[in-house]
Amino acid sequence: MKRTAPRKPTPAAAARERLAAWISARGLKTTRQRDLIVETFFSQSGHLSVDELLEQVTARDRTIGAATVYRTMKILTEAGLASARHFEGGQTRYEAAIDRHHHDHLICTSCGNIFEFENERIEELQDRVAEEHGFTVTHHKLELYGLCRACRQGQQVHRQR
Amino acid sequence: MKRTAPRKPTPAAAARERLAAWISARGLKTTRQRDLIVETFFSQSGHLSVDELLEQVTARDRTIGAATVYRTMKILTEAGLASARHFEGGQTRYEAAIDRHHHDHLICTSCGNIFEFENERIEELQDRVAEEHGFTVTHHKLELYGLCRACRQGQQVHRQR
DNA sequence: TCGAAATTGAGAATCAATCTCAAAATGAAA
DNA sequence: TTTCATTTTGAGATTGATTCTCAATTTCGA
Repeated sequence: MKRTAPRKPTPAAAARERLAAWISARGLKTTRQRDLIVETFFSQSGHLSVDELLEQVTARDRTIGAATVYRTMKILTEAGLASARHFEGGQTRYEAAIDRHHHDHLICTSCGNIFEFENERIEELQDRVAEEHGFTVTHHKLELYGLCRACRQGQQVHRQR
Repeated sequence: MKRTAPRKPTPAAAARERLAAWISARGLKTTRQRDLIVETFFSQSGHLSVDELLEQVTARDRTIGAATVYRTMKILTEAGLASARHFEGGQTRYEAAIDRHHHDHLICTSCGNIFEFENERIEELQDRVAEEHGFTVTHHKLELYGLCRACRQGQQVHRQR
């Protein structure tokens, strides 16, 4: 009989597990809609808005309401499993936050694509600046806006939402 | 008879002048309310929300409506005389932009005070990062959130709005 | 199985910002 | 200075994202 080798859990599975622990630790309850939203969210990469997520979720279960998606993403954020980003343009976007390094963003103002980068040197300089001002930094936001390679080369790239 | 020595125009005066030029260049009109809003805005430093500005403006002329303040700040921004900043927490804040260097911000999450800093080295590193990704940066946002010296020392600082 | 407590969906409420529109103000030409 | 097309204004309606409210439903430990 074929055996499945033990393997690293998928991010979605890991998230489900950590969420379950977080939820039971504070007397909350597991629900069908919560599970579906969480699974949908972690089954993809990128920076999703609630709208986009809601669309995917209702495709699988059309009774789920927007408020529930908002509530669930808030819980995921509080549990440290997702992080909320407020880019220019209004809506909050969420990204998975499991086993991820801190990183910052490059946002293309033409196609809307979001790229990530890490730069240790910049972080150090930020800390130094803060220190010089007697500041204790809890978090920061570094976003570079402009044109990505494709858009700069004049390609008509499909505009992301 | 005492004579006033020629002096550098105040920021407010310079702004009024540049705005007048910008306005007439596109067939717009000068109005009493616009003048009052502009004068009020440039007569102080800092990062004002429309709400705060409106409050000050209506103290001088209670007939001025919120929409006019929004419209005027938009014009100032388009004319390059003010710049809009979107910090965490919702409302847009405006700062004067006449004869100012680019700078970034330190925001105290306890008292709400906003401090400014410049760091050439960070800017250079940002440009390098963007280049490595084939990005052309048009603008960026760097904000450090945390506790300022006073708040860190446990002083109960008056919470700014 | 029971029942207290949490959760849900729908729609109302909120908040900042923008839009609409009739009335008022501006300013260039006559 | 009068005229009048054009711009601007204030008030309130509207939008868009998000949160709140509440009655009905679901969950889960006893």
